[in-house]
Amino acid sequence: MGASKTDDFTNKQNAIAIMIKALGHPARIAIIEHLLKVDNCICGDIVDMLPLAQATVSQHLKELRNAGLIKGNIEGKAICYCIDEKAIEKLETYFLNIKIKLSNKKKSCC
Amino acid sequence: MGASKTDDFTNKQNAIAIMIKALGHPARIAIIEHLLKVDNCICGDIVDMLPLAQATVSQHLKELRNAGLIKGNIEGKAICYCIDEKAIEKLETYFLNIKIKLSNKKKSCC
DNA sequence: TGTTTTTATCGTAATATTGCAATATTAATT
DNA sequence: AATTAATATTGCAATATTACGATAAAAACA
Repeated sequence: MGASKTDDFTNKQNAIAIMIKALGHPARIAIIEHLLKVDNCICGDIVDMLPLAQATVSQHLKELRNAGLIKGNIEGKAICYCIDEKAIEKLETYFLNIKIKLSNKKKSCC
Repeated sequence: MGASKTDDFTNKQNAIAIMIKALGHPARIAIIEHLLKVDNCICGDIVDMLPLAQATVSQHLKELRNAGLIKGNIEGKAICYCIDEKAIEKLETYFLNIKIKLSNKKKSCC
């Protein structure tokens, strides 16, 4: 095959995997970290910060947006992209819950 | 091209992206969630829980192990896989820091 | 030793991702 | 209306991922 068998997993599992997958690339990590540094952010700004062509950056931005990690507003002839706080919260909560469950476990076999 | 331009990003960015990417698949999310439920875990157990062939599950386990998310001990003729708490903590901390930085921001343009 | 059980690896096909140049689109500006 | 600036989309080549059957490897057991 080649494609993930998403139909056989729960909606929750697929949803969190999509969000996490969108962040699983150094360029997209760099984009998020850059968005975190600046207050107002436009794409041209990001293109200058990354060692990638404008088309490639635009694609990465699209993936982040599709996964709900960032949101963009049209501001004149530029676009203002921001991190979606709710998405980050979901991710943080997800890992926090794992952490809590792990610390509550009696036995640890490894 | 096709390959990520990892050389042009920081080591930290590449490192966190590798960990996150390893979790960006519903099967691997399901594996982590299953490991969370049970105390002692062997691979055969996981194979029975997932709608995937044994070879595929083994590959996913290998990726999780390579990314440092799980660790495995040989236990008799089975292998005991467990979640690596430190890895989860790193991820949780990473997203918590983003969350904190976001809440400290004055302006939010979107 | 031979058999069974459990897990890993190999080989291969299908699909997805990555990256970029070229081009298109959109909106402000002249 | 024409021009400029900022993003997006398209098309393509290179590489990576996903999945599985077949096979190998390692260890318990008969």
